[in-house]
Amino acid sequence: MGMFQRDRQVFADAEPLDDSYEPEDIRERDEELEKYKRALQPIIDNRPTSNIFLYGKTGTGKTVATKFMLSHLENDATEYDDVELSTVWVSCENLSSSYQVAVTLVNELRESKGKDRISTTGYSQQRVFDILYEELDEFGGTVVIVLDEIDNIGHSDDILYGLPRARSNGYVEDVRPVIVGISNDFQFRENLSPKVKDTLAEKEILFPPYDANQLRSILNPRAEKAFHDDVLNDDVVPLCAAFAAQDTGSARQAIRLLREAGELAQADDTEAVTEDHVRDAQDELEKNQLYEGMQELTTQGHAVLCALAYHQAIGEVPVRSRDLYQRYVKICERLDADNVSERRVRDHLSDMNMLGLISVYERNEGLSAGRYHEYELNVPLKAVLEVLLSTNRFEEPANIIQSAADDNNLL
DNA sequence: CATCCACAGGAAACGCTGGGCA
DNA sequence: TGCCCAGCGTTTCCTGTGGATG
Repeated sequence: MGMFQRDRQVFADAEPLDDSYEPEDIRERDEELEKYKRALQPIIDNRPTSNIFLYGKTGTGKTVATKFMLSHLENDATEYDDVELSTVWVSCENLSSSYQVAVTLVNELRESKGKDRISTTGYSQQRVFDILYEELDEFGGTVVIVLDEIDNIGHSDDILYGLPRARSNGYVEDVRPVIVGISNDFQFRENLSPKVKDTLAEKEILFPPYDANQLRSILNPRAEKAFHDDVLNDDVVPLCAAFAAQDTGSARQAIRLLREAGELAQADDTEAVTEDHVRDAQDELEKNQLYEGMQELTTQGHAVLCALAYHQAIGEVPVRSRDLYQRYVKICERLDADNVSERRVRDHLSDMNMLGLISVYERNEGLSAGRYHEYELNVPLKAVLEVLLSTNRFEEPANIIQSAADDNNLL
């Protein structure tokens, strides 16, 4: 008997559970797709086309729907000799300004023509916009420009002002740009400057979160392809759907849950994926998210986390920010690191709150002690120590916290 | 019922980096 | 070579907040 034997396989083909998988039909979005189709129709008719904006939280099908519509549009456009169509896709995930979006867009356009990329720094914004118009003008007909996760650019929305007006302002002559903006943030619309709002809000399509029934209907065909027959217990898909619907209404979350449940079952070398696997998967994914969040903090973030962990270990929680800051400064001294201002530490704390790592309580004791926040860890102290111990420079304080926690029986 | 505490968090500005251009 | 550009992490400055208090 060898050391390795092939496990029982629960997966037939895990691809339908991958983030990058593109299903051949899109479920539970008939109304949205119909609206989307009507909005794009003028391109085929060679009529002026409005810009389109899609709103909805992550995992509500905006990106998938757009990929789906564009591939049909490109395909069908070839049927008409007088329809000239190109598409560009820019994911703004790591782009925080109009400037960066413009540079990425230029490089995307240049790449498709085999030209060299331009540098991401050094130019003035106007210079980049001029290059962008130049590149666009070399295309004829309609160019559909997809700006995915456009809410990342925040208030820097110049590009959303410039691009839609490029033609009417005479910056481009031969090309008709159509913007498809995709945003995870409903608020983004409100925060746009007024002059941008009316041109972009021409056609809006809202993608609401999925409910449990819809998620089931999305999961079922994928589950059928991904798993071997009779491997999934009947409750597995509904439970994944229910968990995801309760939490975010995100299809992505539901699919990840299903895959993780499958992987846990696989690791167990069992013949069936059960409800318990789904519950474990839910815990596992949640844990991973927090763990990653902690690991990706900066050194300063770790120092702040370390200070809070110390207070947790000696049982002095929740801590008000003033005391926490003093502790943080001491830790920095001990580590021979620079300390940042109190204001900046408040930002770090607010980031950690966003990640779900800590809890914040607002206190107000009037004129005796005023208004302040109190903080406490929202993850097990053990997990924080694990991360700190594995992070360079933090072994020593982590060990001190560890023994303090041992003394107080807090582990 | 106005007062006032003690901080929260917005805004601006700074210093530095990496790059273009004449 | 020297000046210009945008952006990031941060500091500095300051206004806003809401309930116990007198």
